[in-house]
Amino acid sequence: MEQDSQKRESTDDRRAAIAAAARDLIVEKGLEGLRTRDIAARVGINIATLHYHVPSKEALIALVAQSIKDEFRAQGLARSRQGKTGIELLHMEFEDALESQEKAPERIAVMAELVERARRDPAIAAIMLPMRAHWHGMLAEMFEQGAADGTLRADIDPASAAHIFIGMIAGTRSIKSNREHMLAVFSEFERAFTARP
Amino acid sequence: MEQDSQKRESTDDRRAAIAAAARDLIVEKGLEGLRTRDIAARVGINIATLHYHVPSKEALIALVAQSIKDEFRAQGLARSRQGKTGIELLHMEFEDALESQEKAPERIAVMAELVERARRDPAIAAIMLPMRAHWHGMLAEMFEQGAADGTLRADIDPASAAHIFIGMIAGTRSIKSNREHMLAVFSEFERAFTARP
DNA sequence: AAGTTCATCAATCAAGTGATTGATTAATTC
DNA sequence: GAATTAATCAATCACTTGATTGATGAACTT
Repeated sequence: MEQDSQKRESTDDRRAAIAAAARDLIVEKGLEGLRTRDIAARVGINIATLHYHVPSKEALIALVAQSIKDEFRAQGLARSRQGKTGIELLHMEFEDALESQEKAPERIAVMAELVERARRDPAIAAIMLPMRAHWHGMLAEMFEQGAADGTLRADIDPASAAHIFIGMIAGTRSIKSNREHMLAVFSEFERAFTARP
Repeated sequence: MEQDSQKRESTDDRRAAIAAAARDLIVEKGLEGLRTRDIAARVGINIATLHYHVPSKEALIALVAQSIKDEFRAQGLARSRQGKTGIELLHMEFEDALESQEKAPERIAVMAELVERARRDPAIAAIMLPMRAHWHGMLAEMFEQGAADGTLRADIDPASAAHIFIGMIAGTRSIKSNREHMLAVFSEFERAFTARP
């Protein structure tokens, strides 16, 4: 049962609220414009209370990174990849990307900022790089599967195709990214990588 | 003739030196870690002198953006696109990308940061977005040309293919980006978009 | 009920951080 | 060569920002 009117929140709830507020603010101001005071204000707590739940700004950013990673993991596990052909798996990836863009559009934006930051911050790198590597690996397997089952081009280099796919997804975030535009780009990608007679 | 030992530099030279130092520091520390004092120290001048040549940090970042834009423009004009087939133009783009990666690897990194920043800073957006739009337009023309002359797939959607190309280039910057890796990705892109019998 | 822990905040600190001021010296102009 | 302009710096301001301190009341434990 929910206790909406309780005055004290549990640390877990507070940390979740802090992470959510931080993510919104990263989208608005970027990582370089992220301020602990702003986060506390958005959650509705004092700065000292924020530091009580999250000891440092570094830990705060790591918390955000972890929350992103957890959500991607959850999305990856939500659908079974078992017994699917390469082209079916590719379509599932398209659906995942569209869903992310519509239900949590800030997630991709925040991830992009964190990946950028990972190049200088080992703590963030430790969270984000394995995540990206895992995604890349899953995609490469998908392309390999498709080449083997005849639904994708036989001469595919799985690792390179995965690289191009990730670039495409990262690119959809920038500038314009409505549904129609994404669908057109996905169609082109499909024409480029599926087997043709 | 060069005057290496002169004590006073012209504003043009100083601004160029400031832009170069700022770019190096952006690569090292990111835009969020960029400090005017650090730039001044790297150039070897006082902070006040830096502000004499570049009035504000905002103007400084705009200067960096402009320097990037100018270099891209110069690279674009360096080779004639006239009378080339689609596939030849594509190969020229690959060469440009490789050259950028080898001769000015920080340029792409800085551009990525500025594109990110452009989403919140109208002054940067005014410089970066037209640049990106121009590149996208040139690429789309290239794919259209290739579809027409039969060297690229006939069913290409030029705008979407250009989007995928840009994503691929932006992606090569992240994580590992040695020459062999880039060549493998380019080969895959070529297989995906060239006409096949 | 007393003691302990949890969660919170007002006030403050110390280290930055972009920018300015006022003065100084080299170069240019007339 | 005197006046003016360009380029430079030491010192400092006003403000920001992550973090800490010490205190307070609520919730739990015994």
